[in-house]
Amino acid sequence: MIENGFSFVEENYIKAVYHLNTQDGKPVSTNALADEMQTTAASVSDMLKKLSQKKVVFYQKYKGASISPKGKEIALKVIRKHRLWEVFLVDQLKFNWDEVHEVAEQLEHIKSPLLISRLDEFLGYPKYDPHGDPIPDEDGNFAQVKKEPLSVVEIGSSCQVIAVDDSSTAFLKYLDKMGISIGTKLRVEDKNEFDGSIDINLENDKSITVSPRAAENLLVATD
Amino acid sequence: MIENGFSFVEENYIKAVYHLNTQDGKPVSTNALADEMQTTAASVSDMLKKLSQKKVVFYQKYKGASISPKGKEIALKVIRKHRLWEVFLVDQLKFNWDEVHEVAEQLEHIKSPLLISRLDEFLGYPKYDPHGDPIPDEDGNFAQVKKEPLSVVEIGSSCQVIAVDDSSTAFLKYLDKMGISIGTKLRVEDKNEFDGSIDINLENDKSITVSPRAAENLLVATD
DNA sequence: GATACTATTTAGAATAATCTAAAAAAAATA
DNA sequence: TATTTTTTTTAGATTATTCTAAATAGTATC
Ligand SMILES: [Mn+2]
Ligand SMILES: [Mn+2]
Ligand SMILES: [Mn+2]
Ligand SMILES: [Mn+2]
Repeated sequence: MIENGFSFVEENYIKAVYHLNTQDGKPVSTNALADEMQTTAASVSDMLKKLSQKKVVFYQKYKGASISPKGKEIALKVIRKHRLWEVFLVDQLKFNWDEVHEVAEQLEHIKSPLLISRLDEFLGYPKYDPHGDPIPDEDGNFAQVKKEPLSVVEIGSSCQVIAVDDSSTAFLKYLDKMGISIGTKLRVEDKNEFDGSIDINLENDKSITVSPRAAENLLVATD
Repeated sequence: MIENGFSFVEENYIKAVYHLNTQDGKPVSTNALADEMQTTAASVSDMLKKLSQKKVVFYQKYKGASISPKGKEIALKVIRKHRLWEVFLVDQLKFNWDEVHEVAEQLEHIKSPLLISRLDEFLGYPKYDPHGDPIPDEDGNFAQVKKEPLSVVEIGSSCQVIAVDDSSTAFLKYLDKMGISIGTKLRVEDKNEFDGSIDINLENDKSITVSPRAAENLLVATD
């Protein structure tokens, strides 16, 4: 696969550097990347050298890597494809939102600009994927909604779930069981000093308690 | 990609051995395979050795290769995916039938049984792809319609186009221009001794002449 | 600042796939 | 059958990716 110049593996690395680097702005460490990519630090070193030569990342030995403009462009194209496919799987093929990630991880590497523009059109130009993440347009622009973890919302405040920070099957199934999904409105009733768990009140007026771990991965917009 | 045990490259070879071997029943020569795969005979030799070890082809040095039952199963799964995706691209995403092959060549390697069964359902369990080729079901069974090239149809006989033997953009665009597509009914009016071209009469009663090359690649069912 | 610990990089090797050139086998021809 | 031509296989390299183990750089601790 030399069509667009980047292999599946390279695309996955570029995406990972983009994600980690964009989170805090700091250069991504070799170990962080190795962890994200489920590989060894040695492999990451090799790959960063290559990606640096191809000018998609900035990289200095022992100082970590950050995404370059060219790399950002590639990353956003892959992310756009990933999220559009997720929408397709959930909206059209009736996948559950916890079943789409692995398949999208494969589909995101299909090379065909026509396919993606047609898919986008077919889906009605969606702005968000099933996990609440924004879908970049052809130019890489996407909605920047300010969202915060439920864990930092003050007691008494109302908010709406707009995304999840963890798309693992385990977490999404947990949310399904709790009756929480994208769009769910809720109010923070209390925070338990003991273990950090949070009591929330849902739209149906049912009160439930979510773990601190869950509260960190539930992203909400406060009213 | 070790999930199902076979790489993209291996899947492509298996498909090629299946196709060439199933056409005439004879073992496929190294050169024929090299030609089909657009690679060298040396590479084919290497790969046949490997595929033979993996028991997906039968192979003896200097005697060519044929598909094994296990190989046939894999080939038909890949072909099923290829053709289902082609239907999706044409029926849902409004691709022209000459634009789908390359993309399907990529999509056929996506590993997800759920994706394919859902896609099949979504498309309404199609039996044929946009080029008239039958789509195998989950068990590898598919409709076996007897079809013959237009070139062998007798003068005066009526028939219906049911498939094309060549899915190249060049040929399909030629057919578009001629107003011929899958399902077109026609009658053979005359064969020109001079160059082998054939005069046919279409449904709209328009008469056209097709080249011998075209007549060989147009597969029809006689009434 | 010397020592200890951690993070990162290099060295060297493995697997997958491919290629060129040379050797060997099979087929065709004389 | 002997010779020539074609096909196929092997030998030896090359690129991409990954890994283990060893070396080195950077950070933390006393
Ligand atoms: Mn991926
Ligand atoms: Mn997502
Ligand atoms: Mn393919
Ligand atoms: Mn087809």
